[in-house]
Order: sequence, then structure tokens, then C-alpha cells
Amino acid sequence: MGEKIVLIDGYSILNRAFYGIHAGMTNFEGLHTNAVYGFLNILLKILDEEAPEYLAVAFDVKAPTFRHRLYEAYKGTRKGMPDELCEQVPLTKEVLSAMGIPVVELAGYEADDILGTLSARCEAEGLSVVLVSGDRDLLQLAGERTKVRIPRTRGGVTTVEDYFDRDVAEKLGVTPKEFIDVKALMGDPSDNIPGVAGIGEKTAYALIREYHSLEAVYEHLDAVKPERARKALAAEGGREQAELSRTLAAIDRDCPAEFSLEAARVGELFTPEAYEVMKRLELKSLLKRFEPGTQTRHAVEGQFLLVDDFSGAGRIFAEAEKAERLGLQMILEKGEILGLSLAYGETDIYFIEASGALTGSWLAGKAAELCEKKEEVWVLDLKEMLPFLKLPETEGLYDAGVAAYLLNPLKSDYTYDGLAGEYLEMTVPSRSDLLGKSAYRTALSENPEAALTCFGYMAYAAFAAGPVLGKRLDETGMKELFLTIEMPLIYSLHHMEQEGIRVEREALSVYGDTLKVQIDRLEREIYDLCGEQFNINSPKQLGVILFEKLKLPYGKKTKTGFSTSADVLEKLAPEHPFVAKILEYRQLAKLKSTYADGLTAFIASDGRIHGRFNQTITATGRISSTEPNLQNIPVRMALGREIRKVFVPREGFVFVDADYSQIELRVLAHMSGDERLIEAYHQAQDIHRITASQVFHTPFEEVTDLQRRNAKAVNFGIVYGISAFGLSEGLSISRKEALDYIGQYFETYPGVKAFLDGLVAQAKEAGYVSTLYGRRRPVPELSSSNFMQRNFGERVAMNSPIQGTAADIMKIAMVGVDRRLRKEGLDSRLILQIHDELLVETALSEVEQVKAILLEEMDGAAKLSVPLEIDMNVGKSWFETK
DNA sequence: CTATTCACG
DNA sequence: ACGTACGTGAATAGT
Repeated sequence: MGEKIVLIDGYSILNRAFYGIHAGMTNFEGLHTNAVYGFLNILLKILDEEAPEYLAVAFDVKAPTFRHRLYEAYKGTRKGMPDELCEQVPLTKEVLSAMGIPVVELAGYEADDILGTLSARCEAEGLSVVLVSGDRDLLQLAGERTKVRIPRTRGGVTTVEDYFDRDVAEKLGVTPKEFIDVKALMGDPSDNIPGVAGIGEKTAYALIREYHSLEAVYEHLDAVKPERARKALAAEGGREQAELSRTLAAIDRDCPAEFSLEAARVGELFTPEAYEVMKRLELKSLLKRFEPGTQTRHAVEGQFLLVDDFSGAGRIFAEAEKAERLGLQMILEKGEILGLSLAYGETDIYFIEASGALTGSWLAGKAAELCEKKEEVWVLDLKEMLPFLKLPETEGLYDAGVAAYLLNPLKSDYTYDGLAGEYLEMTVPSRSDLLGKSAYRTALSENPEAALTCFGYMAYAAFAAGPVLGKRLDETGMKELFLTIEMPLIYSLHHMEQEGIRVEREALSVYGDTLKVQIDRLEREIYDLCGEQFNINSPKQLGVILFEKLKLPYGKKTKTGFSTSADVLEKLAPEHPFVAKILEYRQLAKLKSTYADGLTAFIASDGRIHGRFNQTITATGRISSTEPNLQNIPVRMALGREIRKVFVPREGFVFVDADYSQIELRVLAHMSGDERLIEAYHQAQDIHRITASQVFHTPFEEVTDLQRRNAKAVNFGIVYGISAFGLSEGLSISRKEALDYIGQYFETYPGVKAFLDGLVAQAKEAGYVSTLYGRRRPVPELSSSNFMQRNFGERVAMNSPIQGTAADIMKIAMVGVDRRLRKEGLDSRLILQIHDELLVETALSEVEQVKAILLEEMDGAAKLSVPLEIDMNVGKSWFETK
């Protein structure tokens, strides 16, 4: 067995990678990195599979080649490459150099020629050769000991087609050498080579299959069928064109490329230099493989077992019961149970498929049993599984995703592959690597091996990462937060999702119809006023009308043109009656599309909307609401607020709504320990008025509305992480005046200033800030070299502990309220949380009891140095609870 | 798939 | 000189 060399066509693989992977991928400095990422993924995959002794990458040089001299219109590789791709070429070369992989280039020749030449030389030395390119032209180089590999990336999944000479013959019906003559006849549209006019791909292959060469085709021209092809070949200049095309298509296998085999010997690829480059490019999922000193572990996927019979399942359940720790994952899709994955040892990883008598509900029952019995069970996304597990709060059952969220709330998701990479130093294929975009059910029948791998890793990642997550939570002081707030909260959120909220479909539809009438009227009026029709919903078209046609003065500009946002338009309204119409149109259009029509689509068959409450989205610890978002139902404007009339309790129930009054400012008072601010809260209800009184040195009763408004804006500013610019925008005053207010505020409340300064200092030193309950938010922006980013980091450092602590308190209250409603056997249920507000659908007979529970649990959630005020309202709709 | 806009706390 | 208030999600247009 001889040695092996892998030769890669750099540009063509970059090209494939560029178009195969979402193009928006950039690093912190804004450099595009998607092609580099894709290139490296393909490179590493090939290296894994081939384990070659030698490796080199060929690139085209941006200069005319011999082909351009022969044929002027020749297009070649580097024409028409987008800038986003061009800029990644030097990055790729940098990575390759850091990995010690030689790059071969030669002016006047294409990468194809280099590959052709090097493969010929290496073959002559007895090596086997692997050529990697995205370009099928290379098939002419396939040989007995030369394999051509063509990777394709589709939807993030890379598959590779492999060709030895016999594969070319088998799949194309021509030999690699004959392939050149096929190209001579058909030309190559991508390189602008026309071939013989009138001969397409099909005919070209048919001719060469029959006659085996261009010469032979012309020797037997009289016999050529069909007639159409014969005429095309015989046409004037046809043969000359074919000869030229052949010269252009033929890869030069003897060009003067400089190459030393010894330099191409594969050494340590995962060098510290390579690690540094990866880090700079922020190719995070690749980073692990480059981490100095750590060896990537590959789990043995072959040991995952698929089980679909009772005796197998029974044996696994029995074994799982004995294990001390379990990773468990129900595989769910569209409300159905497809199966259950279990992992309880490094090699005990199983997927039990729901089929036949081994039903989903039986599996769910067994899974629930395990969760209840076992001391330590780790899962991913418990909330999604609860509708099937039907478990009450269960000790020893932990959500690895939620744990990982606490450890780093900035990640976009908490999927098994990320957990494996981050907490197990293990590179495992992601769902999309394995299954592409196909549904679990489809994958299970069409690609059971990949599906098994995917499902197995889910349970394994939870199983293996669990203890690591637990340890990290301990080390970071977040274990209690996890166990006493986040884990119980999963059940409360699940309950709210199950419960849903009743919506009057008819009333919502009437509301939408009313809006439609108004919108149509406004649309006509707008067209009349400007004398033409256009798409009012298009900021681009609207900008043209406003600022070019009507020549109104434009305020702000966005990256793409004029800003037409509401604050700009409001300032413009006095200039032209048209502007007010636009604002009104926008408002109504928003209400109709997002709320009237949008909400209707979510009304389930039980007449209720069951939205989702997400626990692992926000950077600060708040929950988020989706499908639909029930946390942004209109309330500020009268017309929008009307929509709340369609949210009603079921028969015999009312809504009890409770909200914390200014919880964030109270949290600020407590956390800062500022004595005057604390005292202010003990004195009066109206905190903005008292702030105004103290900051502007005015007796409480004499505070003007303007003073109060200003103080309120400053209070907001403080919570957001104060900046003079922001405050000046918020109040429409000069930066200097804003700075003045801030100065006065800090003079009045020096404790607040010290507190906020301390937060920024702590963030700079430790890299994160914390809430009162130990929840952390990393602030990586503070170490940025970008001024704007750093400023942002400072505001985040000031805001997150405040917003986050308020979120913690609300979570404690929610869990408390939910538990008590159930424990006390009430029919009333918590149905919504809107950051500082809870909505309880309350049985008429339980109103007083529920009010007491809300008050006790919300007030008792935290003992701060200022009182927690709670406002409460009862109503027959969400509109009435104000 | 990104940018813009706007609804909420 | 730089150029934004903090945290979200959904609809729409347009590349």
C-alpha cells in the first residue's frame, strides 16, 4: 500500500462553500467568513476520510492564462466572483499557511492545470492521488489510482461524489480521456466556450460513446445520425471550433508548476497559529478542533442502537433503571411521539422507535416512570416533552438546555451538538449535518442511520453534559438559581402554554373588518394627496414620494436610504397633510396584519390561543413569547387597546391582573443601596414626581408636569444605562441639557452613580455582570476595539442586572402563584406573564382568594429595602383590567 | 435572508 | 470623530 496525496482546487471549493452556506456569516470585524468556514469543513471531512500523507491546495492566479491567449472570450474561474467571496480568499490562504498546508499557484495557468500536472507527477512516483474540486471538468483526470472527489453542499449538508476512471465510464458512459472530446463538442457555457453550434450535451455524449474521439466522429461523418447532428458537425468552422474547444477544455498535465512533495507532507494541522486565526475569524464550531492541547473525541456512532421490539425495549428500560444517571430524549414532531432515546453510559445509547404495538404513549409512560424513579435524569427541552410525560414537578429531572442558557445566555440555541462541543470537547454532527432539512419522520424512514445518530446524540449529549453543567453551575454560584427558579419555572410555563387564553373569534374578525374599511379609505386619500399610487408599506417607495417627489426635508438616513420611521414622520407632520395620513395608515395596517389577522391564525379548536413561552432566549433572563407574541398586545394607544376586548375569560370566570409598579426602579433602589432613593420609595407612590422634586429642588406639591416628565425620562435612562445622547433623543432636548439632568440626578442620588460605575468596572474586570440572584450576563462588547460596541457594553452592564433581577423576582412570583393555585385546589389558572404583569383566569368564586395569592406571592417573591407595590384589577376582558 | 418598522415591558 | 437609549417578536419588502 503506497502513500497518498490530496490535491484541492481552492477556488472551486470556496465557491461551492460560498453558495452552499448562508451568506450572512461574518465575524466581529464584519469580515465574511462563510466560504472559509465551508472550505475548512470540507477540507477536514476529506482529511478525516482519506488520512493522506501529503496535502496541497492549488489556486488560480488573477492573470490571463494560455486559454485567454487562444480564445479572447474565455471566461475562466475568477471572473464574476462577488466581493464577499473575493475577500475570503486571502483569509483562506492565511488559515492554510497557519496549518502548514502549501498553496500552489502559477501565473498563466489555472488550478486545474496545476492539479493535472501534480497528479501526473505523483502518479509517476507511485502515489495514489485524490483530487478535490467542485468542477466536473476534473473528471478527465480520474484514473486507476487517481480519485476525483466532488463535494456538494446543500442546505448545510455536504455529500461527496467519488470517481475513479471506471466510475466515470460507468456513470457517464465515456472514459476520462473521451470526456475531453465530449467537452470539445458541447463546449462549456460557464467558461463561454461555445463548442459546435447545434450540438448539446446529450448529442455530444452520444457521439463520443459511439465513436470514442473527435477525429473518429469526423472520419465517419457520413454515417453520423441523426441528420441534425451531422449537419451541425459539417457546418463551416464546426471542426475548427471543436478543436479549439478541446484545447481549451483539456487540462495541461505538464505545466511548469513548482512543487516539493516534502513540503506537502501533512504535519500538525491544529497548530496554535491556526487556532489564533480561527479565533479571529470567529469560526466557533471549528475552534474546538484547533484548541491547543485538546484532542477531539469522536463518540462511536456505530454503537448507537435502534430498537423496535418489546423485548429489546424491556431490556433497555431494565438496564436504564439500574444506571445511576440517565440522558433521555423524546423524539417529537407535530404532536406525535416518534420514539425515545436513552443514554446511560458511554456506549449505552439507544433509540427506541415507536411502531406497532410499541406505541408512543407506552414509551411516554415508560419515560415518565424513569423520570420519576431515577435520581438524576437530564433532558433537552423538558417543556416540549411535558405534554407527553404528564409529570408534575419532579426532583432529579434536569433540563440541560436551561442549564446551558444560565451558563451563557447569549447563544442563539442550545442544541445537542453545541452542548457536546462546549461541555464535552466533542465534535458531533448537527441535526442539519445529518438530516438536512428533512423532518424527523421522513429521515427515520429514508435515512434511518442518520436519524439514529441524531437521536442518539441528543440523549447522549444530555447524559454526558449533565454533570459538567451541574459542576459549572456550582462553580458560578448559579446552582440554586437553576434548581429553585429555572427548573420549577419550566412547569409554570408549560402550564400557561397548555391553558392558553380564550379569544372571541367573531369579535376579532369584526375588528379586522373595521380596520380594513379605514385602511382602504386612507389608502385612497394618500394616493389622491400625492397624485400617484405606490406601495405605502414599502419604506423605500414611501421615501421616494416623501423626500424626492414632495421634497420634504429628511431627518435621518438608514443604511439603505431615507428613514421613514414614526419619530421622523411625526416631526414632519406639520409640513404636509400627507404625512399624518401615512402615520395613521401605518398604525392601522400594523393592527390589522399583526393583531387582527395575525392572532386569528393562532386560535385553536378550543377557541383559545396557546402561545409559547420561551425560557432560553433573552440575554437578561426575561422570558419571551412567540407564536403568537402575547407580550406585545397593544395597550398604549386607544384604538390598539380595543383589541384587548377580544381576550376574555371562560364562562364563570373573570380576569385578575396584577402588575409590579415600577419594579425596575425599585430594584435599582435596592441594589444601589442609595439612601435617598430608598427613602423616596418609602415616602410616596409617585416616584417620578418625587424624583423631580428631589432632583430639581422643588417642593413635592409644586412639581410641574414638565418637571415630572423630565424626571421620568431620566429614570428610564438610568435603567437603560444612561447616556446623554439617549436622554436628549428621548426628551428632544440638547445633549448639554441632558448632560445637566444626568449630573443633577447623580448629585441627588450618589449611591446610584457609584452602583452603576461599579457595574461597569465589574463587567470590565470579570467580563460579566450579575443579578441579585446570581444570574450572569457576559459583556464581551466591553473588550471590543470599537468605540460604539464598548459604549453598548457599558449600557448593557448597567441595564442587565436591573432588568435581570426584576425578571428573577417575577419568575419566583410566577412559580409561587402557579404552585399555590394548584396546591389549594383552585380552578383558577395563571395564563399570561408580561414581564411585570401576571394574568390569572379566575373562577368567580375564587376572586378574593386569587387576589390574596397574587399579592402574597408577588410581594413575597423578594424582600427588598423598598416595598414592592402591586396594582391589581379585575375585569371581564383584558381590556377591562386596567 | 436582511433591513425596516412598530407593537409591548 | 465616532453615533445609541435596554429587552423582545412579527409583518413586510426586496435582494
